[in-house]
Amino acid sequence: MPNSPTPGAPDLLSGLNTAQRAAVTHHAGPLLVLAGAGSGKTRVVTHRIALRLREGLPGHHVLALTFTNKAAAEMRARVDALVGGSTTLPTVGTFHATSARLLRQWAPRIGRSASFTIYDDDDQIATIKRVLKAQGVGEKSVKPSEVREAFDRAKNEGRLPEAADLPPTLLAAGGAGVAEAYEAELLRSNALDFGDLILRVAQLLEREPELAAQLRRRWPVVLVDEFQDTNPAQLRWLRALSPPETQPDLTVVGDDDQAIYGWRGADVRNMLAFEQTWPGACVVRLEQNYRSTGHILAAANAVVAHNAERLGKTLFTDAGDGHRVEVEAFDSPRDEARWVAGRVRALCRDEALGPGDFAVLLRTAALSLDLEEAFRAVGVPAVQVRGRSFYERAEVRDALAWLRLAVNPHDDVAFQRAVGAPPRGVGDTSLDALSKAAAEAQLSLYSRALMPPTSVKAKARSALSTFSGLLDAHRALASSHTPVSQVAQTVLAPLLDAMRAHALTARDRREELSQRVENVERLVVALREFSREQPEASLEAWLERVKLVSDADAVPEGAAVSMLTVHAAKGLEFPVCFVIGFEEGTFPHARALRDGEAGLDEERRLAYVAMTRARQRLTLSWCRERRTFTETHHCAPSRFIGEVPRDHIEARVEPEPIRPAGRAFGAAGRSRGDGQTRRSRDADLYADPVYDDEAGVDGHWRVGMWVWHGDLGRGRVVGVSRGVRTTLQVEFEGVGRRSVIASWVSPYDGP
DNA sequence: CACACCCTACTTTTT
DNA sequence: GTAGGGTGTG
Repeated sequence: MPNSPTPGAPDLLSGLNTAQRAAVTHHAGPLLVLAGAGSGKTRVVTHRIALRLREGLPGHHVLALTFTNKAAAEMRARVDALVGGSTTLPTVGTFHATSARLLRQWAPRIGRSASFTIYDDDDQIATIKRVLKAQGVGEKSVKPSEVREAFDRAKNEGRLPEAADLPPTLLAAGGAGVAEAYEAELLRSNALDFGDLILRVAQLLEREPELAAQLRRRWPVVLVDEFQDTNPAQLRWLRALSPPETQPDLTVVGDDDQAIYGWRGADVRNMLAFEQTWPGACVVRLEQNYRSTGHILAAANAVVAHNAERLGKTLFTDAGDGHRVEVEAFDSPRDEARWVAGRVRALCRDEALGPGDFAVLLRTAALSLDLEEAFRAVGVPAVQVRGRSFYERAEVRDALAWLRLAVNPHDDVAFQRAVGAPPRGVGDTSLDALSKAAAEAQLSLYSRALMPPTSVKAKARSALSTFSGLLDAHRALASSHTPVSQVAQTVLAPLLDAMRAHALTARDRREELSQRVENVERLVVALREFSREQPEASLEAWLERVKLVSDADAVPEGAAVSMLTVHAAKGLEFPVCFVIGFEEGTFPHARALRDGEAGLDEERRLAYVAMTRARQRLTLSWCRERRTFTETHHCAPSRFIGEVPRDHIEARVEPEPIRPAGRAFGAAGRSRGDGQTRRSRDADLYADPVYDDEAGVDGHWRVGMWVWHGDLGRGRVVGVSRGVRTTLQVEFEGVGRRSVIASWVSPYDGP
């Protein structure tokens, strides 16, 4: 982040430009800050909060809403750095996390208990599948994911899913009652889906004025980051909290050119119409960019200028022209990946840059496949900032299901999952019968399993009774004062024992099965870590965090190249960025183009976001051919490349034809007309100087100690290097040697 | 009812 | 290439 404030700086206004200052000091009524990319938006928000607190406003009267956990964490840290200790801290959180917290207090009003479960996409799909089955709608005639999207869309738009525009295929198959049945299912399961979290708060605040009034007294000052990404339900939420007629102290910050979540129900019109919705609002534009050099900024501006519906602003910089934008073409993704990896290595050597200064931006996560291999081949550390992969593994979900049931036994999705993990003689047949009986009696699977219907066979009934007994014991344990990690250990013991036994008996898949056991063990360790950090927190709190926080929320800092999707890169910046896969069909993505002009505009904003991540160097690359799963497509360069004026582009040079495999590096050949292939220079000269294997000591890190990493598992430190950030080289079990940021691992008692 | 094996359909972005 | 569904066997 640019412009880091000096901790404890007495003057919150010094170093701000005129517009920033106006935004920080604005006092009366609603404020819209149009903040271009890299214009110091976070600085404005944090200074604005800090100024209020210094004026005597207690921190707990401030609510700051963000879109991602990453942004929330950063804002919290920066406000704390400005005012730390002098007052109570503001409430900073995502819309979803804040809503969840409120709804736990208000749970009875919506037919839930405080320990309700949050259903994510997969849980929604599982529920929908069961509902479809119960309604006799074949899964072949309707895709459950389409139904899910329809429900989501309805909730994002502030409608109940009963009013969802269901897919025509579903209606044709006679599934009109699906929405109602889905809602009933969630109610019985004591669960809420993501969309519910927002919509229910909005509805409660609208319907119960005293609740809204109470909340307004608690949070008279409200700030919203990334306002362009809010959906209609979130707007209702805000209107109820900060009614326009009261001229509330509401600050929203955003950039219509960076609206990239339309597909998830976000509506830029919230931003375009802010002045109509909150009459009398003041508008401040931040147009000076402190991030990128001139050519990069001009190129990005030129691309986004092709969009029609914009509030319109043009960013400028006084940082000088800098490097031109480089455009490279390749014959294949492999060549592209190798070239990028080689280029990173060369720049590390020539320009005093470290791997952490680089990012490779991807339109879709799958584009990273060739890159990983290429970076490995040249020995440059690179990590993909991925989504929720760890928590999506089957065995991890099984374990989570058991933990969820210990908190909320009525969670049907978890019940269905846990009853079959490990297998206990309750298969599809019994589960279908139980499910049907439960639906008829308006009971959760758990409740119905206590008195199983005769349609369930005797063997399965006894298995169900054993299972229910376990759940009862777990719940009793979870609601006692037993430490959460101990609860988890007990709850997961039967699953782990069964998995271990299975792993021992399996001949061919032993490796794989013990890996799964380890994953579940990792989950327990992660929970232990969590309860060490927050001794007061409940199992429920941890489960909520698992739902609402993704791996992508980890700030990709430090000593590795970041590979990340453009969506995940939003809000971040890197000295050097490569945007790969700039082809028609990939970026803009073919699926988005099907949505017509609006789809294309959003892709263009995505390109704008990607390009404006770069501070000093930006490379756009495309491939003449790209393989999807089976076939190879011939590709044309992205139209967005053509939208960059030539003056800002480094002369394009056609790469050499592909050389036969085996020549390892540099198949992409020369990039400049200097006649020197990358291979000959890079391979020989680059000696990895970034890490030393010296037995260094930094804080409590030392060579030989065991550490734990959330993703990579258990490993032994083999090197410590100090720099701006401490980096450890760790030999991870089953993973190999990796460089990691010290703050990402924790000490771990030996095996 | 569980498991192994085969086949297919699939990849946009994620709170 | 692979995950998840469908089918057949023990």
